[in-house]
Amino acid sequence: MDDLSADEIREYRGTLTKPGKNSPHRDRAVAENLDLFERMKNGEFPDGSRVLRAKIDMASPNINFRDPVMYRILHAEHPRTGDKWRIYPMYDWAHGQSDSIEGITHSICTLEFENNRPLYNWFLDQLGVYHPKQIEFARLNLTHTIMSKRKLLRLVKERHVNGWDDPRMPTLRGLRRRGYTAAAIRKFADMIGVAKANSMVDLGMLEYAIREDLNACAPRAMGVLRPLKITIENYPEGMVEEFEVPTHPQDKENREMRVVPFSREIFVEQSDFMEDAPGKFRRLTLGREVRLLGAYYVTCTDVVKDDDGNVVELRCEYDPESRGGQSPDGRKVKGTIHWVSAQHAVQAEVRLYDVLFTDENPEADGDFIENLNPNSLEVIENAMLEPGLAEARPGDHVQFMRQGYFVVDSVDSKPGKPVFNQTVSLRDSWKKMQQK
RNA sequence: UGGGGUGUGGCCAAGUGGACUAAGGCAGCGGACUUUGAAUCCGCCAUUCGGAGGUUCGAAUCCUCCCACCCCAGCCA
Repeated sequence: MDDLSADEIREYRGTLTKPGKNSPHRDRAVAENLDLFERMKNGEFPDGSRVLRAKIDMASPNINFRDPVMYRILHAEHPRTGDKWRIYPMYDWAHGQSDSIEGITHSICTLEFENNRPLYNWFLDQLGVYHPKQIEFARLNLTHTIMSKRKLLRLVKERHVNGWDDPRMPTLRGLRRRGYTAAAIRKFADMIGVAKANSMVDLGMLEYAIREDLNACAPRAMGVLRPLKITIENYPEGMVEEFEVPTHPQDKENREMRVVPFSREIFVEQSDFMEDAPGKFRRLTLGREVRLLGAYYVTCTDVVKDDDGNVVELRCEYDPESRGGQSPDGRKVKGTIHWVSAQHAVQAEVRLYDVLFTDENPEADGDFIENLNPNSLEVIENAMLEPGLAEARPGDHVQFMRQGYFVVDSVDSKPGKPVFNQTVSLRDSWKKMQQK
């Protein structure tokens, strides 16, 4: 039993390079120790007034051996024992015993506990109980995020994110709400391995794992995130056609089809039109023919702008011969874009995500909060989706073709009114070309 | 500067004396294919294993010295 204050204990402990010195209470009689300990347990003493320490070696080069504290007084309500015990054990003292009681063979933990292993072993040896083996491995670090529970807690408490299950959080709950499947997380774990070297895994690996999994199973659909209206001037007014398109075009086994309506006015992606388009741009520009996925070839004939010069609408003409997306003359059309019939589109909220932190290593210097990416969440209120998507249920995965994988949010979706969270975008080699 | 760890390509990571002129994956770069600029496919991408010596017929693997980085001075875990 030691009556030294916390400050005194610190002083007596010495430093990394200087040995500590014995506490004046180190050689108290056993009977007195027993009595004091019992009374400490029963709550006779205030918090911090004394502690139980293991008598080991105040000069040990391993600071953990300089008479480590085993129990301290805490007048706290324990969830199981209530107020029966007013003392609580320290990690090093309790850890080995709980592992031993549970019959654990290998107690896996992170690198920072390497210094504690000798003490883990020492306590178990003194006790003479079943002795599990502690093995330390490096923790997982991912670029552009943090993994420390304490730091994650701060993100939650300071409301930088919307809770532990915020889709931007690297927590299991966050990942699941983001649309990460268990299989993808396991695949990722297999990919990165386990080792003792401190390392930082590129976020790209995680994204690869989820893309691979979702590519195989996610049904495809068309969704226009930032709509640009097109009027197909030579398409009969009031006419509606229904096209059958494959839901799993990449899957040779699964021939499932779905029906999407087509009409004179459609929405396409704003980014699929460019006024002064370079030759390599395979999408819409004045006079260039593109294929509307699964529907018709269409050529832009006119650009409508508002007073500020913003493009607000496109006029096009379609080739009736190209029904289904191919023409009898066999001419090639390089670009294929997704679309949604304006009168049939369902409006939905879509949330796009970017990395939580702009720096690869947010903890590198300064306060990691400073590195928060202000644009990690973008909410699109009025995305235009193909009508079938209205029936999507929470947890459903879908690929919005040419854009990315999305999952129906399990918290904010309402029946018939799904909210989509972006799981991960598709790879985008066009964007890469542009950046060069 | 006491003690404990780790160093293999941009990133992760096998390999612990001979089949290693170093596996695999991610990223990257070429190209093929394509009704998703996706996916798929094909090719390229460390003569060198933190550095320097040494042992050996033979070293990423053994020895010596050195260097870099991480962890430990909570009555936190």
